Amino acid sequence: MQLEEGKEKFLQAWGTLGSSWGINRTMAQVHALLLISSEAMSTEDVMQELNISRGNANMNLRALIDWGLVGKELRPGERKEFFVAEKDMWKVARQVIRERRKRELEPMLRILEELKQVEGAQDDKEAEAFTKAIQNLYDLSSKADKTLNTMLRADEHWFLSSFMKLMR
Amino acid sequence: MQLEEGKEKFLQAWGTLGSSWGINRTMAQVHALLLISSEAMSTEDVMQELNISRGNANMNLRALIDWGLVGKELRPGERKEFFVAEKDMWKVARQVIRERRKRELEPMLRILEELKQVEGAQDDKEAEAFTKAIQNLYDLSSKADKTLNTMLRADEHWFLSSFMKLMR
DNA sequence: CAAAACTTTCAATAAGTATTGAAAGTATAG
DNA sequence: CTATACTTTCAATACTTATTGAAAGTTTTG
Repeated sequence: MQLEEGKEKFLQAWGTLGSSWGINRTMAQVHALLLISSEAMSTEDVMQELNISRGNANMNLRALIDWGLVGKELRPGERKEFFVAEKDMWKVARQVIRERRKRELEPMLRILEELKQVEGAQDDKEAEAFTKAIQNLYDLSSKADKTLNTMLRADEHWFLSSFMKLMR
Repeated sequence: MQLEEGKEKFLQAWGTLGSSWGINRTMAQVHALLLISSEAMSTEDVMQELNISRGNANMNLRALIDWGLVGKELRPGERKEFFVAEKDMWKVARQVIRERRKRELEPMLRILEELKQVEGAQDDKEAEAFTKAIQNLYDLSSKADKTLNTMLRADEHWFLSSFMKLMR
């Protein structure tokens, strides 16, 4: 397979995968583009490669920076900004986990804590089922939260070796 | 907080969380509804509780069955079908992992294997960056795949205790 | 077999999201 | 200060995805 065809396929696949994880297609494609690029790219470069508008390119680059997956690179003498993606996929995965934990898991835990307080009559089956489900979910979420937290705090080596142990 | 308010909040929260994981809001809400319900529910029950159409209810219940998160319950003498959700959240999590691995991780690995074959001139920086990124991603994905596979094959006890170890 | 009780399908449409592009904003250079 | 070289914003619009509801399909019952 030739390089151009390969790039095209990768952009496509990464975009599709992104969609099924709640990440918009274009954002995932911009990410893919930067991941496989040997050089930092300008907004114009991204616009050209993906055939998207300036506004779209700008907004998705911004979002990627927000997620901590892409960084700005300033070149002396050049006015425009260039963008580079973190290339180490372990770091990428860790960063995505870190962000999703903060954005989704933690808020969910706060809500579940509230919901554990629901009052119900003593023998109300409905109330009992609700409380039980919430408690079960809370227990799982908080275990997951603690585990992720430990993983993320530990240094890369620790993370890797634990992961290796887990897989035998 | 009263039961009704709690239910409402939970349906809302679970729906929102679903959306950010690429699961449609209604499907997540139907799941939430069954999770907290003490009894199996009919299509009509679901329609009423969530104010959705018959077609919508049917299609999302079907999708949940497809994901292995909900089962049918047939009652002797009754013609209509009733639906129950798996209530054990560990099992739910394992099932979601199992399905996503099959639906997303495995196809992605097949694509990455193809893309590792991309040909490029010896000193082509572009080609080199591409190959390196793909290889890196492949390595991570296949480690993840093996780990998940091991986790899922092992029995529940093993899974739980490994998980516990991981979190200290 | 016909009627009743359900479930499924699907074309039309509504609702939700992403994209565009031009205008406004900002920073640097001269 | 003004012109230039960018970046950001946002209302309009295009595109995608979800939902409806009535019709068609299926299964059970009498």
